[in-house]
Amino acid sequence: MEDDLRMAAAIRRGLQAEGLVADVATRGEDALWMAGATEFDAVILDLMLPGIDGFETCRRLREDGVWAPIIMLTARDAIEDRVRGLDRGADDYLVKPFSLVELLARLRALARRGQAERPPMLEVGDLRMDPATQQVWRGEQEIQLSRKEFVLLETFMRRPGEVLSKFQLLERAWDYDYENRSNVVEVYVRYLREKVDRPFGVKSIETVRGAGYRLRKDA
Amino acid sequence: MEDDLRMAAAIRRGLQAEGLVADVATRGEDALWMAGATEFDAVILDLMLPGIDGFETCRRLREDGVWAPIIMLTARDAIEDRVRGLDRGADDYLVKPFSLVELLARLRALARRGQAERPPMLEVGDLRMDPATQQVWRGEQEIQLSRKEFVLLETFMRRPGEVLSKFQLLERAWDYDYENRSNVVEVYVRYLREKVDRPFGVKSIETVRGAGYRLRKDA
DNA sequence: CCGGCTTCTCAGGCTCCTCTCATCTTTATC
DNA sequence: GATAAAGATGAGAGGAGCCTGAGAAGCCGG
Repeated sequence: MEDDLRMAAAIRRGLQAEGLVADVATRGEDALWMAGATEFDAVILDLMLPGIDGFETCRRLREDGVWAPIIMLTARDAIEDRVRGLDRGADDYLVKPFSLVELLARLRALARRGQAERPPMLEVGDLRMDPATQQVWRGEQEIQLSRKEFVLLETFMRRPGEVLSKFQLLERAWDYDYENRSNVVEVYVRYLREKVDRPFGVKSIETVRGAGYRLRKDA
Repeated sequence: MEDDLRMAAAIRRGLQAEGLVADVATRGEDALWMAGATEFDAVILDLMLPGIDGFETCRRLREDGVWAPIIMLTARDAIEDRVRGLDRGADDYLVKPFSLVELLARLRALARRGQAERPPMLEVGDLRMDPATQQVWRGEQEIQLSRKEFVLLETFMRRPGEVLSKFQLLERAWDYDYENRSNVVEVYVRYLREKVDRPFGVKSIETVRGAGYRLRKDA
């Protein structure tokens, strides 16, 4: 049970990483209700659902006119389960444990939908950032940033032109209750300038004395 | 043997009654030859074939570009057989004795899923991969990879340029509930680099410290 | 049943990141 | 121009994150 929830979460994350969206139902009845309410592209069905069991859920889904592909997840050696499942209208099955690649491959085959949408690029003036690939460019030139530097720059680029206080920056990029007397932000702003501005002879990260910092809109 | 022939005949009659046509091969070699000569919608493969054995036959069929669904028949209720079979490209398997209804149900399910298309080649820069035959090349040079190495590289090649966290890689290429505290990913990334990069003097698999790894788009 | 290959673990080493601290520079205010 | 506050900078300690080599365990084919 614990385990199943972990698995559901893992699958969900996996799908999200693929640019797909997933809803999770922990009980057969919920699954039926959800399927009735929304149109899904595919259904992944764990046979061990409490309440109405997986087979019955599958049968009823079909009965309710859900024609999306259904993939069933079965425990290790319950072989007969598969026949029952296939006969009740499932399209495929996976034996646990399985890897996400496997599941995704089967989903692709079944749902054959367009490839994943990627999180959009951030652009501020000359600066471009791809949050998905953790890459940053100024013009054509790629810039290598450390993790913290990247997160800090992302914070700026999501609020171009706005003044961000050191406290705001701390909250967002460090998510930590830092003591006020630390000067990490100042230090990291400096690192950023060193990599993002100086080599290009620009000054896109401005200091607003007494208030914080600001990334120029025309960075 | 006697028995197997009787079974083959029975299956054939059963399929005919369903309006389907079947050819029977009694030896692995014959099966390969027939599959090469004609295009089948599905293959039912008895593991106990004389001559080349069932597993090998299955592997060769896939290698020869036969993409029809393959159902294996096995006398043994051994899990390892199933795994071996699926590893070699079978789509499903049945334990003898089984009922014709059962066999037909699975055939229907497989046919419905209509997976008879060959998975496309993956290409990233200089790297090419055929997910179906488990082959990988860099330029003209073929590269030998173990199963895990292959799955890992496939994961990278399906998301070129993107940073994949170790966690993502674990979830995708290993079992969904693999322990997190292991450093398998690091080790396998190293193995991959050893085979895919080093001999060619390139660095296509990049470490993104604190985030994961990335396969360069221009690998 | 043996030998090779694959998978995975573990411990130690190394690199680079993160953050602190002390000091220097700039800016505002008198 | 003197003084204080705010910010910038350099240097470096410590540690997290990653790499590597060795080897145990399991599987497979001969």
